[in-house]
Amino acid sequence: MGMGRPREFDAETALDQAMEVFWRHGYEGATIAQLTEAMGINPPSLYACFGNKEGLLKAALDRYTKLRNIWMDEVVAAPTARAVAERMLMGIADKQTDPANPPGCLLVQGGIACGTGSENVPFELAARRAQNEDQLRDRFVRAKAEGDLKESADPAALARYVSAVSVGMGVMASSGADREALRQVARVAVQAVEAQSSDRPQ
Amino acid sequence: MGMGRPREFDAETALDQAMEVFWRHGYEGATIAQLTEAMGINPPSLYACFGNKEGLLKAALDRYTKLRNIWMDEVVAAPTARAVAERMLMGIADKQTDPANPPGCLLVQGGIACGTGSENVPFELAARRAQNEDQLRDRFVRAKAEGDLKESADPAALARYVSAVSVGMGVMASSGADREALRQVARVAVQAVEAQSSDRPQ
DNA sequence: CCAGATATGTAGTGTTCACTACAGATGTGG
DNA sequence: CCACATCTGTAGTGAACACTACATATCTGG
Repeated sequence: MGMGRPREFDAETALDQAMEVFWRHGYEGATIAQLTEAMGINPPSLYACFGNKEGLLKAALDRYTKLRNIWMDEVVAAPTARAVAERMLMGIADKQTDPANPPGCLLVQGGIACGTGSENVPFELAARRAQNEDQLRDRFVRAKAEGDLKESADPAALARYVSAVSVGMGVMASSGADREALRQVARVAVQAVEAQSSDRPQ
Repeated sequence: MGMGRPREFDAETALDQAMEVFWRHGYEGATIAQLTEAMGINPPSLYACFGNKEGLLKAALDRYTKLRNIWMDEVVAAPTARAVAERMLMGIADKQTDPANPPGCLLVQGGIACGTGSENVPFELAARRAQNEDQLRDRFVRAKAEGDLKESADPAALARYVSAVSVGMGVMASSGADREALRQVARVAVQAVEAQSSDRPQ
């Protein structure tokens, strides 16, 4: 029994193109015709490889979060809670206005509200945003244990806060805010984390 | 020349129902069938009264922002920049988790990314969000003039920041965050405004 | 009571959507 | 070279979509 005809396209390259379409138009706004054209393949190839439209989205999200997690590891490696927040929010300001990508964040642009039949797309995105929040929370728990955050600080609340600001910046970016506007937001936002930081050095 | 048969439904009541459908499913996710059923009318009545689906959305947005502006006037009436931010963000935490409405904010849920043919829906929402940001900025300009905000404070940046946090909270609410989670975010967020506030009393 | 005007309900219209049947192409194992 | 398995391109499929034609109903002004 042979292995069959080999696939003529590279799945990861095709996913990058699909990611861009979902990013720009959202899950429901992206059509199979747009996706297949961007991916350089025909519908049967798409369905053979990814199952259906939602399967394609999940694969694109997997790829997106994989790259993003590498960056988040660098973010939480910053020495203090304040530095973590600053590195994250300033980095997001840059990433969300990177001309190489559509503006904003796929985990927001993908779909906040969806119609009947796509109800779990927003859940899927929210679950992936929650992963980043959890990672931030763990980092802030450590910061508190290290005396970097005040005794009165709530690491979970801080993580939720930074996550919320990130999302808000993503929406702003997608509606035309430029890099400097997002950086302004980031700089202000960091001050709330600073307010929860211990006064003693380091 | 007579006036013709009078309309049998109340336009504002119908708009409230349409608003809820757009709020829950987004512009593209909401179907004419869902809208007409919720409004208790048939398609020809909808088109005669609102033109088309986008006209209906704009009418719903007008009604939404009209109610919201009344509340925003109360918000900016707070005595200090810090109090304005607190009243706004804590109020948003409550409003966005009010069981009488769908979670989140119509100006976000309505549609952040849209497909071909609905490209200006996100712009329409962004323009209305910008109105609130402008109102906040004006208030913060005044706060700085009154010495309530530090000389180093940037009113426009602060307004953008509060607006971004509001949007982020809306997305969180729509993906299941409860009222207390949003209040936590609001309380942290206010501290950044506090950090820009003058130390002298009042 | 009639003419003009506008609203309503029924029942569609054409278009676009996600998805697929099928035939031919291209590989592997024997 | 052949049986088998998988991919590819063409050309659709039924369903759902936004929107509307049309006959009828209900009002005003004269």
